[in-house]
Amino acid sequence: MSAPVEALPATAADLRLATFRLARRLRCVRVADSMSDAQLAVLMTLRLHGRRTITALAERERVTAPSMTSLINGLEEQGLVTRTTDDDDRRRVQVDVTEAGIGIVERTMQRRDELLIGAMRELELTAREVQILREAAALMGRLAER
Amino acid sequence: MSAPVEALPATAADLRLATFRLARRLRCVRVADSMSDAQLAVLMTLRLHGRRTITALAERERVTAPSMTSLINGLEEQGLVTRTTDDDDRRRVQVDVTEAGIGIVERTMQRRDELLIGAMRELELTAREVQILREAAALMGRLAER
DNA sequence: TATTGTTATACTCTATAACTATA
DNA sequence: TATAGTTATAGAGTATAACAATA
Repeated sequence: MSAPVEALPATAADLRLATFRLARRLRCVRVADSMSDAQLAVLMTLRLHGRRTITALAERERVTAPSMTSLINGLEEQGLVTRTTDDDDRRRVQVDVTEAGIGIVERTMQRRDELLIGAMRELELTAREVQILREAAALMGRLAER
Repeated sequence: MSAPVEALPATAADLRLATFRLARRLRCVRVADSMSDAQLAVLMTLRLHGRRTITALAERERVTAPSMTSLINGLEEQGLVTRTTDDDDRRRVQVDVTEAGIGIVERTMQRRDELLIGAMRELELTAREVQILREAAALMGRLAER
């Protein structure tokens, strides 16, 4: 039982608007004002996937290698990542997230989740509405992969 | 019938991740590479709400007045907005979006919606799943207001 | 030669401070 | 005096081009 074609455009428009609004609201929530989105994204990637080279990080974040060098410089100065020359291939630089870096990521995610949980409580969402959000999140993840 | 407390944290985490992923995917879709997110947001606001002063735009986009002046300079050079001195209060500058500016906004939204519609079709979402996204969008909009 | 990363340079977006014009 | 907007200046993030070190 596929969806009726006429429902798709309206759903797309609603979902586009809501996604940007909520992302914007969540992005405001930071641990430190000095942490940019770009820096936070790198820390999150390193925390999730472990050490990565500059080139690998640049490809994942879809920026150029010089841009990633600059980003890593800033994070390194703040003690949030470390650089290590790869012994097997001395052209390569392995980047690791430090404990401090992991702390930033985890506190940021925690605060953002607290905002969402607080909002869900204030709106007194029903069990069904929470379930809708849960299922929608899974669907949105699949949509984003296309 | 309020939601069980234990479902909220997991839902918050899923929704946070999915929202950022989908927003990021959609943000990639632009009409012109030269259009930044900041410029597009201003054009969208003007298209939706009509003429606005520099100060009003700065407050809405949560940037400083000098930043908005700079943004408007760039948009004006591209012929996407016009400046008009307010006759009632000659300190004020009214900014209007041009037809070209409206075209950029509409083509961008159209392309982003096409991406979502295409993805929903490829995934062969059921009528129920489309309905879930529709309802979730409304809920996300309310969450973002908190 | 090809790859990895950095440096040099430039443009945009952001900010704060200081300024001009107007109310 | 207060407000609206601009200019001056600086810092971060982005890019391309050119370079050094290594494979």
